Formats: sequence, structure tokens, C-alpha cells
Amino acid sequence: MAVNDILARVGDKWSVRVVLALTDGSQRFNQLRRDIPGVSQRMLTRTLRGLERDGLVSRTVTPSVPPRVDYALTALGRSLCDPVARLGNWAIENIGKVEAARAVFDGEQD
Amino acid sequence: MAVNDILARVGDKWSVRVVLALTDGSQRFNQLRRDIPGVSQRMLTRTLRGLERDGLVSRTVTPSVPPRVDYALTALGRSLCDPVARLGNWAIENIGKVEAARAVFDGEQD
DNA sequence: CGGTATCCCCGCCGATACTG
DNA sequence: CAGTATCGGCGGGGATACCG
Repeated sequence: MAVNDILARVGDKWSVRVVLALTDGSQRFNQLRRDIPGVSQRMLTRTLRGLERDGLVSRTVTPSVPPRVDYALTALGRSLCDPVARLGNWAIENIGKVEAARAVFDGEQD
Repeated sequence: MAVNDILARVGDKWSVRVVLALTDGSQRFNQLRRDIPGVSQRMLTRTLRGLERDGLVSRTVTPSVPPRVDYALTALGRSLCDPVARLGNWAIENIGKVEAARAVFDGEQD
């Protein structure tokens, strides 16, 4: 199903991080890289390309030395912020319960 | 980050499908399998185990012939329905825009 | 019916090196 | 600074076969 396809992008962990990182305004490539711990250059590039392809993020090149590229959420991307933030908030609020459940489940395995 | 870990589960496409399929009430294994097009037995089993481990889904075995196993959302799982549904609704509402953006982006590649 | 076990392919992803 | 290119490991995920 096609919706699955969208959820795959939207549910992707790096995509979520990028969208959240761009919520407060546009960012340059290496700034995003610093803002998102653990992301490799390759994955950040790929994630940004995917988001750009899906019309969620815009890419603005300023030809200068050194070159400057700014990424920002499009209107469509901003409309995604709220649902993503809700999911993120759910995760933050319930991480304790989930980890407790995992500990119980893993402990039950004799 | 641990929240990433939760989002990985929550954003997983099969997990999303299972949660949505269980929103209306408990389901048996093969019923879920029919409700979720494209899922293999292996992946359904794995997804359900993961959700059970995270305390989102409960598994109830009725020893009979033939055996019967019912899956249902826990309270924690139900609390996840709303955020997930919002994300799903966003996907449904905006799939047209995303696909249009993809067509433009792919067409631009000379 | 509701699984588990095995095989195997493929795409994700990090690491590293190179480019404009 | 902002990428692309390439390699290699690892895990996702389908196909198939078998079990209680």
C-alpha cells in the first residue's frame, strides 16, 4: 500500500530527526550533522535527498567560497511537524514503560 | 538516543499496520495476516513479538484444537493509537502531494 | 491454527577516501 | 563546506519446510 511507503519515510528515524531539527528554521548541512548525533555524512545526505524528493524539505545552494547549502522545511514539511512531534512526545513520555516492559519480557525468557 | 529506539519500533511499517489493525479490537493471528496485505508469516510473528516485548500488545493463548491465539492492544498500546492514527491520517491526506513532488523530482533528473 | 527453523538475497548503513 | 564513490558487514525480509 502506498501509505506504507509514506510511513516508511516519515517513520524513518533519521527523517524524524531531520524534520525535528529543521522545525525551528533552516540549517546548513554541517550544522544539521552536529545537531543530529550519530548520523553519518552518507545517511544525512541520503535522508535529505529523500525528504527533498518527497517535497518535505527545500535545498538552497548559495554558490560561494566556501559553498553554502541551506535546508528548510517546505509548507508540506511543516504540516508534518505536528504529527511527528506528537509521536516523539509519546516516545519521550512512555519510554520508561516500554523499557520496563522489555526488562520484564527479557527476564521471562528462561 | 533511546527515543530513537522507540521511534524505530513505532515507525516500523509492520508495527504501524499491526497497531492500526488492532485498534478496533483483538484479532487472531491469521486474521491479522489477512488484514495486513503483503506481510509474511515470519514478519508478522516477529512484529508481534516486538510489540509484545515493548508492552504494546498482549498475547492470549487458548489451548484448544485447533489452537487459538488472540492479540490485543494493551493500555499502553491504545495510548499509541492516537499519535499513530494522526501520522497515518497525515499520510493519507498528503500522499497526493508527496507523489506529485516525487514525480517532479524524478523528472528533473536528466 | 500458529507458529519455528533454515536458507539466501538485497538494500541499509558506517567507514573511508576522493572532489569541486 | 558539501558532497560523491566504493567497499564490506549486518540485518530485514521473502520462500520454503517442518512441528505441536
